[in-house]
Amino acid sequence: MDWTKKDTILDEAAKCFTRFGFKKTSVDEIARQAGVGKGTVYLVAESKEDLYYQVLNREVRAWIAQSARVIDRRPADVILVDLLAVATMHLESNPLVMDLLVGGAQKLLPKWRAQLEELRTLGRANMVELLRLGVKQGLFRADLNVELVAGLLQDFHLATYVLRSHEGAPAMMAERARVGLDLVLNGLRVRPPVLEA
Amino acid sequence: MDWTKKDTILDEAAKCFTRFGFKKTSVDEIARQAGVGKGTVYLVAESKEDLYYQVLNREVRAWIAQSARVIDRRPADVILVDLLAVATMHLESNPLVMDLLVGGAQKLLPKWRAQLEELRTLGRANMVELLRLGVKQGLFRADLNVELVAGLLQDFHLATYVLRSHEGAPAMMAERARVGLDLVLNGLRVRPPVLEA
Amino acid sequence: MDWTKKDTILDEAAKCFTRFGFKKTSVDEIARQAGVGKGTVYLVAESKEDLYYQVLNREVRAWIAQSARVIDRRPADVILVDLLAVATMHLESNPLVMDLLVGGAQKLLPKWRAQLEELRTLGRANMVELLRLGVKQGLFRADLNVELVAGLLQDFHLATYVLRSHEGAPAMMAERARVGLDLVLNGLRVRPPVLEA
Amino acid sequence: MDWTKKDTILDEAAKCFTRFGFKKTSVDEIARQAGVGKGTVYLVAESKEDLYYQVLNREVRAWIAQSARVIDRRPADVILVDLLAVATMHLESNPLVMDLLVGGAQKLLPKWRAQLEELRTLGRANMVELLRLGVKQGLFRADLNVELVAGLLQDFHLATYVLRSHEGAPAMMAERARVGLDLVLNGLRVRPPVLEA
DNA sequence: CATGAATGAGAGTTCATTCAT
DNA sequence: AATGAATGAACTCTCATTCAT
Repeated sequence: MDWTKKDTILDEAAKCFTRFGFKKTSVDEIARQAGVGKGTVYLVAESKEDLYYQVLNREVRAWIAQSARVIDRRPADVILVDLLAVATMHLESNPLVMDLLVGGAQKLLPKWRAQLEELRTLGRANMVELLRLGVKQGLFRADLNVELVAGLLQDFHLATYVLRSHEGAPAMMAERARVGLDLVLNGLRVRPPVLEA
Repeated sequence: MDWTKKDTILDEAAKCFTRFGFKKTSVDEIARQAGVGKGTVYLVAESKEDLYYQVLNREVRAWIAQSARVIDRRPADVILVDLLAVATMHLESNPLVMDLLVGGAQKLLPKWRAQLEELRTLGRANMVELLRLGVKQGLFRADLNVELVAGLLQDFHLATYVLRSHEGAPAMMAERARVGLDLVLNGLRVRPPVLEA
Repeated sequence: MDWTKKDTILDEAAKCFTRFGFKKTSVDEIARQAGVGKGTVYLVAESKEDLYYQVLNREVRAWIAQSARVIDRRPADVILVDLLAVATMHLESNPLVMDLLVGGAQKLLPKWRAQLEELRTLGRANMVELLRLGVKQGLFRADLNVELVAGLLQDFHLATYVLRSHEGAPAMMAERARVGLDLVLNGLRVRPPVLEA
Repeated sequence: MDWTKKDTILDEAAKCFTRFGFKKTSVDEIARQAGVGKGTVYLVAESKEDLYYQVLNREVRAWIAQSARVIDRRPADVILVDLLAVATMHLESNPLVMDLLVGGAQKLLPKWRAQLEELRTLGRANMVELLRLGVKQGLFRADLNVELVAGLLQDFHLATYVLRSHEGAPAMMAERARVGLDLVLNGLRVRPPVLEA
């Protein structure tokens, strides 16, 4: 199987799944868009579900690769703002990853629970690394349960930025984003010795 | 149409939709589970989509009815804790309502956008009422945009309590809940006059 | 069973069958139009097919009753023109009878062949009577096989006036009618002693 | 799609439609008779209606092809007799074409009006050509509106030969045919200069 | 008599998957 | 390796008919 051909198929599959959803996307359509025979699709994936998983896998990895590029030697709280911004942009154009994080994919492919869980963990990897960095820099509380907090942040992020992105005026959404981010950052920082003395 | 029979059908439909999802549930299966003929299901609902909507409608109304019972004359911030707890319990056993709030139902029934939006609004009604109460009691900031904040709280709530409720140990989930609630309450309260002296 | 009610049901059945055809008319619709319960329809007729037959029966009898009124003591060839005119008008507003004569009903109700044949014979009765009258009056050839010619006339009539009544401009249809009638009448008349003098 | 297989499917569809009518023929039955899977039928036609149209198309074209063979350099009135005879034979074994010409197909497939009209025009093509030939040969009146008269002849023909072909003894039918043809031919011919001397 | 809720066989259509080429 | 014709199970929805009330 040619590398290019496999990529083309997965690309077109991703487009179709994104546009029409899993059920309403037919293997026929994917094959037609990719310019290959229907049988060829089955050389790439053993089933339509497998195909969906492979697409998801690719998209998650692309997502974390892109996100990883904003992690550098700057202060972790500064990076965090960037990371969330990049993640948001990516999610907005990748509803499939969104679906994975929000649980939609789970309902669709109940038999792939373990693999999907793995992908979700992968999606948190950058956040985990960043939190560790922040702790090492003395910016974040040393007692953070980084795995747990990474998940919380991801979910807050989903809730604040993306979950309702289709409703309401842009201005209202911006307000949501501002408030949400504020809450999140305040919860993370090392508490300055509160006055007192 | 007998009340009992209609209820039975909707009950069984709810079970099937919950277990297998919308697409993988067949009308045949629902009829069999309800112990009626296939045609009888179509006396209750005009289409499978209508059936799904009716199930959702019932569940959302049951949810808000149950939630409404915790709203009394206590302080709003105290009630809020109860409200979120009750809502959480209900959502955990009603993935369909969960799906509605998280957007999954929208993808499934694009033609029912208006009705689904109405249901979501309904689902926020208690929260809106509670926020107004809190403002009146002088506990919450008077400048709150109650509609918007109710939505934000609902989404935070989903994110913190429910979105990942299937993963992790109970202890971890409890920790998530504690942290999330803390964040949320701190954002709502009237700020005590800082520093003063 | 009340006479009026039965009539109402058959009337409404006739309207429905005319508008939508046999297959696309549902017993439900007929019952609704007649303002009775569905079960009541089954007190009038044993099946939907039976219902169709009864409707046809009534319409054919109404048709011949109306046609019979033009037969009087005038010359048979004069009456014939009237008879065809009346028949045409009736057929144009009674597609069901039309269907019976043209054979559509046969395909629909293969098991009712004998009864339908009887109805068709009934539909020719006036023509037969008129031809006999014409012969007696010395206007039509004495050697006419009246049964056969009545059938031929009826079919010519269908062909000329009605079969294609939905196509073409009115002017063209009128021309068809004129030519057709001319042919028919010339074929019937006693041949005047040709030339001779 | 194999030629043979497509032909087989259309052949069997034609048989089924002929035997049971459009509505009472199921796609399942056609597939079974043709010895293919149900899905294969949908590779040949996009819908059951499309299938019916294709069957009709084939039959009409076969009909005109066969009829066209009798048109040669003989006098047009002689050919006409042959043409009608051939057409009759074909129609008697092809009730579907019969249905098309008599209007039954129209009721069945209201959405295919244009295509059916085209087929009917096709079915008249030979007659039109023959009338033109007759005019050119000086046998038929020069002022004939060939299109209109072709339609009239076709309808007369249907009425005389075919419409009632299922009733009555063969002898009676033959008599019908003889009389009808006589009428028709007499209407077409150039009138001999009457009396002249 | 009259009703209409209930039925379930049967319809047309789709599409993931297979396999001979 | 690559194809796409062929498949048939599974789907939603209709409606003539029945029968308990």
